[in-house]
Amino acid sequence: MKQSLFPQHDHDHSDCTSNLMKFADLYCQQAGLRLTKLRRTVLEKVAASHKAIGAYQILDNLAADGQKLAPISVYRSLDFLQEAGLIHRLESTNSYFACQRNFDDDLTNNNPISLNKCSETSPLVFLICDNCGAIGEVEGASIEPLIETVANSEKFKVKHSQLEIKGTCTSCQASS
Amino acid sequence: MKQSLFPQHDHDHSDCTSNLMKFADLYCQQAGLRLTKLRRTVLEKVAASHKAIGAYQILDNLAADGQKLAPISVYRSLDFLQEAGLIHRLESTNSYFACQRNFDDDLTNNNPISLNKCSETSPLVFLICDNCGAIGEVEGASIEPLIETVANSEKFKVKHSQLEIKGTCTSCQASS
DNA sequence: CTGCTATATGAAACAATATTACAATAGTTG
DNA sequence: CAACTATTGTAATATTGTTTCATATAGCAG
Repeated sequence: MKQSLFPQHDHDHSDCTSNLMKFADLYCQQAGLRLTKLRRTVLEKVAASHKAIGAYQILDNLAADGQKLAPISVYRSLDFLQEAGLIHRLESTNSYFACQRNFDDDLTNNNPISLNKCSETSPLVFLICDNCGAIGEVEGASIEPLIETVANSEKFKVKHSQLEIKGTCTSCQASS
Repeated sequence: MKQSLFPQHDHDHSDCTSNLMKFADLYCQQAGLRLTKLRRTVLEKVAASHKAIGAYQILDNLAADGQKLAPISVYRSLDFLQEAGLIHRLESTNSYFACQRNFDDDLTNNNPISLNKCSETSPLVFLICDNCGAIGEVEGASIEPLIETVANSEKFKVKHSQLEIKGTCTSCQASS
């Protein structure tokens, strides 16, 4: 059963985070990646909402928890998490959000963890609500052929692509 | 006759700039926009190559010409030019490049200037060479239906979208 | 277990990018 | 010209990200 991409503003977010963290643990274990304490904490902060969060917000957030870090520590964790495909970076706002697409099926169906679904090999497509800040990540496969067509016509060799779509999400349209 | 999106590295760029500046002058006049001396100078700097240029590069560049400005002056001009659709901003690299699409047909065919072709109403699509830095801007209309489909399925109301495709351009593939 | 090595984190300074707030000037309109 | 709006100047400051070098810790070979 398919979840809505943009959950209600008042939904119970604890399921989202716990599923995500569960997946992250399993995934890193299987992939031989080290989800250290720091990296895990940073991921928790990023996954704390469906909005994108800035590096310095994470920093402040951790400081409030008593964990005072240098910016570089956060950036290093973010780099790791992004590399692992667990989070994405919104280029237009210099901020980060958790990838939800990895585990939506897997965990509920008790499927084996499929590694790196959101890998760099297929286009990243994000719907960004400029009202509430929520991000919805969309399957990029559908635009891939189109990108290939465009690229081929210019003999351009594609390595990576990211599509950021800004507008208003369902929840915000409803509550306006 | 269609120009290549990625001209040879050693092409004569003076045609590119002079066409672009000619268009900018006509366009702003017709649209009632004031292409002031400063804005025009900034546009010349941006249009000086097919690569994207950073705000502080422009600043340094102008300083070298004897014109010492504060960052804000450059940013204000960039904002104006972007608003006018004469330049675009690469989100992934915090840099700016000139829109070539406006005048490729118009000037050569002696057509009347068509205002604001690259307006925010249709998706922006850029091919970005990570070797030489050249940018090729592509007609975004072809991906528009796809974006609409995705958005509609989530009841998301689209305002603006930008697709940044990274890879290697023709010229760089040839010379490697 | 011991030491070796690779990986990860800490700490401080700094670089790059962008904005705020307010004053001065230029251009436009009545 | 007077009043008004748009543009630019000036200075300070905010935000985002990196370099460099030192220290610690995990994983592994002997």
